[in-house]
Amino acid sequence: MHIDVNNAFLSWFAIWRLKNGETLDIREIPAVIGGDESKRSGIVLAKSNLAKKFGIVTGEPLYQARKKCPEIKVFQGDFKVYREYSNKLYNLLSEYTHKIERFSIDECFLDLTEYLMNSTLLDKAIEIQKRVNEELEFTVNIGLSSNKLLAKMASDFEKPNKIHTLYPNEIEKKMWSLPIGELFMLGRKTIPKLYNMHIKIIGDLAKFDKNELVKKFGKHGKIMWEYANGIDDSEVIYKYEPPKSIGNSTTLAKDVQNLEDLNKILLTLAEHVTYRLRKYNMVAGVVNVGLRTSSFRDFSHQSKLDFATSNTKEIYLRAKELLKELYNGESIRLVSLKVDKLSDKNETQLSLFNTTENKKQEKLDEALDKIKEKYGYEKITRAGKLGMEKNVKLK
DNA sequence: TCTGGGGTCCTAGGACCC
DNA sequence: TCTGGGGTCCTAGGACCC
Repeated sequence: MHIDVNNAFLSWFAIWRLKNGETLDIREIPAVIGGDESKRSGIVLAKSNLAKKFGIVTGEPLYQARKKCPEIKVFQGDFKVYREYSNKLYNLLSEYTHKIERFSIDECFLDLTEYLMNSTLLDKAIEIQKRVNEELEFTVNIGLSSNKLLAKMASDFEKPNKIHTLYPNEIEKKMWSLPIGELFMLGRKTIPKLYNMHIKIIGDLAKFDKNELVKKFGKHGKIMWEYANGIDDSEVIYKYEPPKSIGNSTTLAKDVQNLEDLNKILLTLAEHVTYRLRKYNMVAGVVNVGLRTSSFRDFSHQSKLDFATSNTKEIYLRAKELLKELYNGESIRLVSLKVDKLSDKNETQLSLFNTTENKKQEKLDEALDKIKEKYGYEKITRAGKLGMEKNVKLK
């Protein structure tokens, strides 16, 4: 079973508003949840069904959405609210099975094979949908099948508040007639290439020679052919999986064109990334710095650390080196910092030279983390980045 | 006031080893 | 007789997802 919240960010924000005294239900008007245009993050994150009728799509700039519908109302939403409703859904679903995979903030897979016969899967779906409607006050689409891919494709059929099945014997009738862009894992780069090969609907792809696809697209070719044929043997991942990488990036309110300012932004990012890393009790083996120019070209450099660490200063210093070799004086729109090759701190060989300096740095991180937890993340920071905060926004 | 932010996975090429 | 064949590790870039 795949469960997908309809217009998740917008629905959840609508309910939260109503609960907090607002009278207008933004699900009933042309409305979108969007970023902040003054911070140059003005894109559509979610849309109401009425906004959808104007042709507004997720990911497009707000100014473009306004062209399609001048009376559109834009709300900024609140990530904490999304997290809260996402958890409510998860808790409700947990009453049915512990085999739940949180695929994203608004999507879950449930493995119910051990809990019921196929004949009653639909009954379970009907019950879950009804309970979500009544107890949580939003709607979901539910897809049912014998594997994750087909269940996910099914939940994407007609919306909102619908239950669909897509069993193997229904693939030809329900899936093969859809345009290839509807198939999971076919994105904007691959679709035009397939079109050039006269592959336009999923059925075309399913009947195409598999070996030729592998020759042209490698591993991705194999996957797209299997998906088009409804083949997927992946498991529902319900056990805790630690993150493989942690990163933060920020689009700057204004382009920046000097290294000193970029360094300060990097320090802000380093504090945040390593703070999150330490909360997982993990250490990182690789540091990666990325830049996006004002002309939307992306560059990145990464390098391996001699010893895995979660120390803010160590990671910042390495990031600074990477930035220095990366930066060529262009005007920069976005800065990102990512740590990779993560491992559990208790199971990792840390620096052999556990110097006084290292110990001092670790104590400093611990102390700052405690203050942040007790009084709020913003209450303490490093002097090195003063004067730049207004250009950098982090949650 | 034009185009977010957080991720995972794959590929290609180069360095280096025997 | 100019330069094999196998492998690992590292980095840069890109595709895709929500």
